[in-house]
Amino acid sequence: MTATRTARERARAELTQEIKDEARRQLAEVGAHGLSLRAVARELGMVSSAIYRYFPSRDRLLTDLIVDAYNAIGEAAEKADPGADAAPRERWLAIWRGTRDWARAHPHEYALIYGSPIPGYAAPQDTVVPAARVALALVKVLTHTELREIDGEVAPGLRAQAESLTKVLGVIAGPETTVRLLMAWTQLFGAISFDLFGQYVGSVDPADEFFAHSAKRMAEFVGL
Amino acid sequence: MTATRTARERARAELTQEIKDEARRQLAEVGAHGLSLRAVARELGMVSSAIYRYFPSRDRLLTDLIVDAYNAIGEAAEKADPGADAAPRERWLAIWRGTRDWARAHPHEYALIYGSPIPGYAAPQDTVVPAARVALALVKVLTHTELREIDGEVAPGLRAQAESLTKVLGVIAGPETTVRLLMAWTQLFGAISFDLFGQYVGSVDPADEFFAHSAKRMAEFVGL
DNA sequence: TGTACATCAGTGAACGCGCGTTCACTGATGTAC
DNA sequence: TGTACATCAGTGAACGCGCGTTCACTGATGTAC
Repeated sequence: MTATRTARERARAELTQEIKDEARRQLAEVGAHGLSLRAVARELGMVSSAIYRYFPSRDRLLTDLIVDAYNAIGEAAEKADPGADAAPRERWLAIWRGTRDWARAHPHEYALIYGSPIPGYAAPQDTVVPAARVALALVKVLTHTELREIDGEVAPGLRAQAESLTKVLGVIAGPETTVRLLMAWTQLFGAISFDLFGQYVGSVDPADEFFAHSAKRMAEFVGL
Repeated sequence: MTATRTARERARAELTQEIKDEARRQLAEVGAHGLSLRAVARELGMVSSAIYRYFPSRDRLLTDLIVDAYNAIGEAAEKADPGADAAPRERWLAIWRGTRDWARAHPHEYALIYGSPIPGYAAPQDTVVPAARVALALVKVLTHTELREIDGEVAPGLRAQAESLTKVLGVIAGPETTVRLLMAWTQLFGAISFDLFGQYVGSVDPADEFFAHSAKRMAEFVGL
């Protein structure tokens, strides 16, 4: 019967979620490396081997957390975007803000995806698409928007990389603009990481105004 | 006798160094969290407890490695600088290159200092001064240099942070320029991190030309 | 609707492992007279 | 220069701990007829 069968499946889905939630909670305390299946199981009141009904290995749980984190920060960026009706400048700034806000609310999940790679752990393919969502949200602001044309010498190899990117993304922009967009993307996450990882202590800590300033300057920088 | 006493001290200094070297080697394989005193001792052919004659704890060894890494990348930046005789633009680019080259040659030591913070580990004060060396090398290029004046609205809180920074650094520059310098510094490490941590795969990987381009654009950006 | 069978969730014990740190000790190196 | 003592490096055993993963099992939930 579909109804009862769904019951079991629903229980399964719920527990899978609970395991991930608890794992995230522990991530915040002990970091990715310290994540322990046994501790997660203990906290959920189950025996450690039971976890293996839901995740075939610790690595697989980690992968799921990583994919979830990419999707969560991507969704935060997308939801922050006020949409095509708003001024492109406003959209850009809102997306920067939304991305940072998520990162500050979930520092350990952020570190999981934008911090040092976990040694011995190889990111599987599942990671690629979710990882691009924030960048795509920014790109979306630029498409169908009158951009200030920017000239600039671009080395041949870089020009080729930029042109193949514009094809994939569907942005109509010169190579210099595309490269600047990548720089802006780098700046966005560079600033968030420096903030979260404590590098601004002693200079622009708290970094709220610095971050807002950076968002504005990078908007100008890409011709927005 | 000073001579013989020095012998014992020299042996001590040498072994301390060997322990750190071996620890660095293991860092590259297993990451900061996986660093094990027992493994280090094993590799050096000594019993694990012997390490405690040289480092009072694992954390202390980690701290020393972190300080060493900051100093090493700082020194790399300083050595890359061709000095006051060269054109400021050239100096700036050389420092960017030198910093990235070191990072690429020592990715795990880089991750140790610019990656996710290690949970449960609190960076002690010893870390502050070495951590500033790369930034100071860049600042040094700007002092005694004719900078293009840049205007720009700077929010009050940020302006205050910028002004207190200029005092510490001894740069004569308006707040907008100081803030831009911080953005450039962020861009430098943001780009290195994205490169080393694999975020450019699929866009500007290899990132050599992109990095060189960024260095140039950020030089212009700060008015150099 | 009722029964026989198959699927799945969760148990509990076990395997084999490595870790940081402490401690009482031996023996070598350095110091003072 | 020679001897008595103090300092230090390194040993080896032990403490107490937690980990990921496997496996044979019990009992509950779902399926087919």
